[in-house]
Amino acid sequence: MEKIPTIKEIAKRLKVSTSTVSRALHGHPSIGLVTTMRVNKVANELNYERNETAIFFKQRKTFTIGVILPDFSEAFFSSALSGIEDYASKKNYNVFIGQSFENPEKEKRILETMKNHRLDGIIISISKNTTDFEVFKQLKKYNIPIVFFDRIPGMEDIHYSACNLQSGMLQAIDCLIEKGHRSIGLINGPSQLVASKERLDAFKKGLNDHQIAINTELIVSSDLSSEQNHQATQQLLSLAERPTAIITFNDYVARDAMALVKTHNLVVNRDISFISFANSPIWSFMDNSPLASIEQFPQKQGIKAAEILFGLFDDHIKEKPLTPVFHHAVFDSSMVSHAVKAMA
Amino acid sequence: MEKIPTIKEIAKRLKVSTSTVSRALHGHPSIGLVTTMRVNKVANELNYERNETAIFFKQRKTFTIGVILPDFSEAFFSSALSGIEDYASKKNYNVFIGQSFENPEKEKRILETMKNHRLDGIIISISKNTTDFEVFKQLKKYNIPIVFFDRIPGMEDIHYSACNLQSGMLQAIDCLIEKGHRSIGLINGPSQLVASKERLDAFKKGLNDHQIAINTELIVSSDLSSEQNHQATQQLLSLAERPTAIITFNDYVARDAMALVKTHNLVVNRDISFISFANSPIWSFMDNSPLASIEQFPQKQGIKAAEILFGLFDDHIKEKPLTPVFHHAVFDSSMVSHAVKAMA
DNA sequence: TTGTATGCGTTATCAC
DNA sequence: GTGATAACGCATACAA
Repeated sequence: MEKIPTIKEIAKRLKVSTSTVSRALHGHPSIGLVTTMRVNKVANELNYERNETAIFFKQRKTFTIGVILPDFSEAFFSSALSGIEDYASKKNYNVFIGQSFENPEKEKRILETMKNHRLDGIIISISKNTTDFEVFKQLKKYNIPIVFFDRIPGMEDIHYSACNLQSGMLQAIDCLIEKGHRSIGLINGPSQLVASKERLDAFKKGLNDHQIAINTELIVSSDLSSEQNHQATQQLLSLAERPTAIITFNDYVARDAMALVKTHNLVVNRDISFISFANSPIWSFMDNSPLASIEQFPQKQGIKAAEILFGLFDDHIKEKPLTPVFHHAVFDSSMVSHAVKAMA
Repeated sequence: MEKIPTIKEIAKRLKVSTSTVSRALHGHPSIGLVTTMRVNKVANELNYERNETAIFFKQRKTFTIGVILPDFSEAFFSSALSGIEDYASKKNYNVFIGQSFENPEKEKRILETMKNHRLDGIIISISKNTTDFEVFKQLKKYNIPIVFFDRIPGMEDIHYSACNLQSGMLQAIDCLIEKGHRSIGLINGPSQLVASKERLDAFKKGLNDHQIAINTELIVSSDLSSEQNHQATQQLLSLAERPTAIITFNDYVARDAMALVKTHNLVVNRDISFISFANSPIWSFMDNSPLASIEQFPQKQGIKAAEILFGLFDDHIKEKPLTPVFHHAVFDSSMVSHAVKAMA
């Protein structure tokens, strides 16, 4: 194992001081052209590479952000991560990652590690079960800015980038109404989830906007397991006034619901139309997809979170405002029709 | 902004030396119980958190690995990343990430950054276009072990975890033959890709094993664009001896091919059966999926790469063997039938 | 234009 | 048991 070259080594060989080397390497104007060139030459010969760990330590700046998401293997989060990494890398920042797997304990451990690493900032989509927000406040002490992404804690004074589910839901209902549907079902997620409440509220508003009375029988929910997805669907199918369209909590619910519908010898999107909130990027290629998906644009959301975070870094360079500003970005979800297929 | 507490601060408050504090914080046996407790108490009060950047710098160990993949938004890579992160986090290691987007220049820049950060190890799936392997050798100088994942460079003396495409291809052909197919087409990727050659070789071997003569007309290729996917499919459909089954380079090719087949009023998996190499996790839920997918188990592969890498860390602690050992893990790809659907 | 000296926070090696 | 001090690699304020 060869010894890793340092500026000391370069200085020794050139019989100059380490400060000269350091400055030359940075192209500092005060260093003579000849010296600068000689330094660079030796640096090249030795294959010198700056030791970032030393620099971080000294500069109290890591040029690294942390990204904590529940699960990278979910398409929603992985495309967000991809967007964030790309943005950060363009700003010459590095990205540290962690998966909470919806476990608040693990989430907390990751946050603490990131704090100890003195990361410059953090983007996080909190776990479904996170109720203790103390950790987030701790980060402020360490002056580590945090931007929440998609899943926002119930806290004041935070930065976030999120998605407004209402717009997509309203579009979906508009679309269904226009196609003549008057009896629209909703298969929602567990009621304790904020995400469920948002969908429900938007659903009701959508119907109200069209002066359609809300029939509570048409609103069912599931814990998102396949069993309950099937059960919930069955509930709707068993109604005297069977819905002619169903909006589902997400694609997995749609998949199960559509499968069950078929066992009743009904044709999806003819006898019963489906619209789901999007998780999977692949529907648009399929024949037996829902009529449409409500997209939440994870990549855009992620990039926006990164923008906000890097904006804070810039703020920091400028003078601090007396009253801190909190940045919020809310994207409108949007219904994307799958009617037009790749080949059609 | 409050000042971040250090061991110095603790030492000052307690009027002891920093070494005592450091030792106490680590539960060093030589420090008296009382002192240890007093130190811990003050540390808690001050909300002291160790500064990892200082420790990394001093210890010349970062407890961080780097993962470089072409694109996290691809399901294949994101599930690999998820597996790797999970494994690393269980070993109390951190994960640094980078996306090459198939760009060798960017890949090189990322590798250099990681080297400068003195990461403890790197897992990489090289870009399709990487031809210069010099960078990888450089890392050896810095004693940073590298494990290649799925996409392996043509180099000697490397560690890698990969997938053997042959096994899945043979299974697929076995399966088709058993179902009575004798005329099997292959829509392959661009010939310069190693991945294409592997598929082709396995394809030929599969047919040979069944004493089926290879009809070169049944082997077509595409640059993986939708246009060429359609063209390639059209070529097969136009043959006098039209294939009754087609194996495709990947799911996207399958999607396009299946779409085109339908425009000829042929029924997928009845008139022409499809089997594809898997990218998308969602086929298994769909009706109009290929008959089967050939799975490459990205998560398993990723975890194996991590296992190899962490094994090297352990090796390093033990004495070094005189002749270095290179670790290879090759998973067998496997055909997974989609015949049985979620509800069926 | 260059050199000297100092310090970032921590741990390790000596001392006592 | 505890303390003083050096060292890690680098950048910079200050001197010259």
